[in-house]
Amino acid sequence: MLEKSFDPARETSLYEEWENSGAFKPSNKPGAEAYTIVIPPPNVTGSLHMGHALNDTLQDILIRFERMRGKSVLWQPGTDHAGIATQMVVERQLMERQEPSRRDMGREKFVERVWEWKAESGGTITRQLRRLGASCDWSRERFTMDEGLSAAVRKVFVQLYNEKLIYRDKRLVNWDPKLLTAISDLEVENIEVDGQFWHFKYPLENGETYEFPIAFDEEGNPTEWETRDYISIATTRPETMLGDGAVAVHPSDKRYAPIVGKRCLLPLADRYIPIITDDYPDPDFGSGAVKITGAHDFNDYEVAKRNNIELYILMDEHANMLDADYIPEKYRGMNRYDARKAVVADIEERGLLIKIEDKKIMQPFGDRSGVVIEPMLTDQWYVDAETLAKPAIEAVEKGDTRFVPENWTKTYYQWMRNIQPWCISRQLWWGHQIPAWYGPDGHCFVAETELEAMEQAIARYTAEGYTLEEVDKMVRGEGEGPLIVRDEDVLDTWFSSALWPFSTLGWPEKTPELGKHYPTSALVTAFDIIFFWVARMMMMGLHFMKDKHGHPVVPFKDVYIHALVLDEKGQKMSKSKGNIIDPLVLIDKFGADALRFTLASQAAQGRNVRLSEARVEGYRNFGTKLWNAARFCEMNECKSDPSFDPASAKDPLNKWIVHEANAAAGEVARAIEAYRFNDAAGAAYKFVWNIFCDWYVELSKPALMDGAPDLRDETRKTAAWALDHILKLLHPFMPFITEELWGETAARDTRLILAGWPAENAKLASPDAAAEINWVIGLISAIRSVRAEMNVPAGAKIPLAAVNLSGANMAKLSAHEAVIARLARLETVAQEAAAPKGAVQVIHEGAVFALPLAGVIDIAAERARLTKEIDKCVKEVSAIDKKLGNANFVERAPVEVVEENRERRAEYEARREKLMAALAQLRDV
RNA sequence: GGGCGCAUAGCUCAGUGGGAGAGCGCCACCUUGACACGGUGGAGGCCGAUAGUUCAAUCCUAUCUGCGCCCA
Repeated sequence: MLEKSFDPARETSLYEEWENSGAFKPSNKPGAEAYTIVIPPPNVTGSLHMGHALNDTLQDILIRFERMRGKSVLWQPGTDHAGIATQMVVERQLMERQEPSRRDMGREKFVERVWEWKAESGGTITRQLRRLGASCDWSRERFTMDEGLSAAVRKVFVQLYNEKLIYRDKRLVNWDPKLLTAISDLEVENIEVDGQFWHFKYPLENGETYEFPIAFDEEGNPTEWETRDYISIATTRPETMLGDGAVAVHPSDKRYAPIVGKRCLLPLADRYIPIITDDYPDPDFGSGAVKITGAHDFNDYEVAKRNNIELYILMDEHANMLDADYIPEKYRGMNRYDARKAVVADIEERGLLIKIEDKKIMQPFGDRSGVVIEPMLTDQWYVDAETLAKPAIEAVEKGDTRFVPENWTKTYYQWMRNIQPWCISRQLWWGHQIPAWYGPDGHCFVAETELEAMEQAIARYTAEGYTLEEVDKMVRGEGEGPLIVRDEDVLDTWFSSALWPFSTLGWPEKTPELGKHYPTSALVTAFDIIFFWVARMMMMGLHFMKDKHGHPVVPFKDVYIHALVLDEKGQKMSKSKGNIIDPLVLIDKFGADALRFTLASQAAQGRNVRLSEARVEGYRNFGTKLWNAARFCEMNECKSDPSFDPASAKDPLNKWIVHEANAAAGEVARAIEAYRFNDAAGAAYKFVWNIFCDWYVELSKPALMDGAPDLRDETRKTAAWALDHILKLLHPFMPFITEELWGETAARDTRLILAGWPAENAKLASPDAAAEINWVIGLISAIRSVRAEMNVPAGAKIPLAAVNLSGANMAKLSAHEAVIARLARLETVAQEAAAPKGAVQVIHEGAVFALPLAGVIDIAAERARLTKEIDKCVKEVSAIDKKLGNANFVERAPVEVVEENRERRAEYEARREKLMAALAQLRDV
């Protein structure tokens, strides 16, 4: 006997049974189509948050569904090494334990420590994924720093370098002065903060003056001028003025025309800088004149490059002012904020401060460090993203890769068409060290191994005229030092993640898995990493993976973009807001199945998911409902019989549930195929609760308890079959409870996880039986409704009289008399030629039934009920009449629509007449 | 400034060119032999505003209002 409800504590052991049985591995059955998803690798330092819970639930639904459909399924799991995050975690740990710092212990030791940390603590999220029920093939788990994946990284780097798609360049980068590394545009968060706008005077050289308009008439023509011997500039970052190389104005700006080409004094720095024109300054913004600090601002950098303006690097890696001859001594060594105060004070002292405005400004922050990012001119490695983006754009245009919902293609295109060079070097120790070595003359040798780089170097320097002996000396460290020195930097974590769809399958080796599982079937991810990850996987996949004809192959056919999970108020969950809902807390409280079902049922395309605990609780209740339906089957000896053919059922009720189950299976499958997870969950939910539990279980009771042996036997088998069918339909959504019931209700050949999906089958459809049972259900509902409205006590049994029923209806009524009487709480069911006096009448699909409630009946209430219903009919009829009265409608609308309206009108009209008769009859009482 | 999206029941959200839906909440009744994590019945909506297309608009188009996100 089943317990009263499912014990979620069973989830862990069910999961272990699956995993140990090998159910998560691809079946590799001959002829089985491959179905593949690579997991978006979570950060190795991470723990499961609600976004993962949604992401992985949806993937698991697809995976379990396709596995049941017989495909050879691989869900490839793993984690990424998260360069900055992991390095920070370990550094913090060193500090807390008062151990030597990263720099004190040195690179090699530190990296060892990180590996130790990873071995101890890196498995958190994969354990949590197991709690969620994720059926990944853990035997194939990968990590971006694994040897195989690292080999892939080296190979990709070297090839792209040789193809000139990776290069070293001195450009402005986003520099994080706390973490002391470059970061990519995507790792910078621009946040609006309260700031100031300082207006300074830059005096003109040689005391030059010009007339500057200060008042205008209605048409915008100047009416008043003042004589100025300076140019007014405004800045949000005064400390950078020390590095100005020019002042720029728009070429069309007439106000400054007289001084363009002349020079002004850069105060404090005491240099003269040119006044130039460029399209960048906006004449309507501020004074229209912009200081150009090419080495510390991205826009200024472009202007400086266009106009050959000198760049002055002001700060060191900590964003402290440099010890440079173009910086006045007093500022050297100051941090950027102290320098700002000093500059402003000094400008003011010289009488050059015009005003200070309070202003909202956008400021760039490092998403890991939280400090203000400093644009810095440094040497870094770049990927030529523009070139790689072209095929990636085409692949989506051609439809080789499809975004679902389709709208996201726009976001993808917009990003890809405006893509900037991708800065891939990071000044960190944890990550893939760049396979580049430098010779004594600074020449760069890029190779997969140090040995190869050395060979290149030897070849080069011997060719340059060094003797072998000299080169040999250098190699051995005598003479001029080691021949080549490796680049210290590591690669952006996303560089290795970009290879994930093929590196995890064994590339560059030609493994069988690579042949079977690339391209992957679907990628499931949130929109916030379209840029970080999807775009880059597309670029790398297309560049490195070719079919037998040499054509590029996309890494995935479908990209399903799901929403973010918000709290119930629609706020993004964040630590600072304190509104984080921990999925594991919900799993502990309600079970993983309830959380999964909640997420799936809310995962409508294009909508964010607002998670509330009440909803999770509701789906926990749904699980219990299912559990109790199984318990009912068990109590009534409904045993699953593998030889039972549902198409052979004779009884209309059994035919009906087979029909409905079959239709539900079709609906669920179609919805999952279309990534409409909410529809799939909804269809399953409706079938289980509103059809099987609410009606089939109730309607089958007479047959199960007092039915003739044949009928009872068929009903038992059908009920068991329907329950099995339900377990299969629900398994992708609620794997634990369904697997448990599957095992508890019968001896099985296979676990549910590997059971066959019930494909929709035309042989199981029975529209006639469906119509018959739906008629019965409608009648019961109509009687119940009237009873409740007439305040008939719920327990009271009352007689029912069918009034002048047609033969077909009579047949249905007598066939199902037992259930109708049971569920509508009837004492007797009789046939009458006319409604007894004083009876309440129920009109069901044109048939009239009477409940003789003489004595009990509240005439006024009944009159009100009938009147209300009549009103409704009248309204409907007149609305339809309006349509049918419109010649245009009858002429132009499709015939079916016109016909349908005529039928509906007739039905309402007939119903109205019967209700009127019932009302008239009340007067005689 | 550019892009994307949203506005439907008290709340959270589905949905469709032709009869307004779900879950939760609410109200009333019910210890009916699977289940009170339950059952039965019910109330509740000018489908954001305006204009247009159409025989027909909650749905398509445009504008507006309000809100959200991404990018500059």
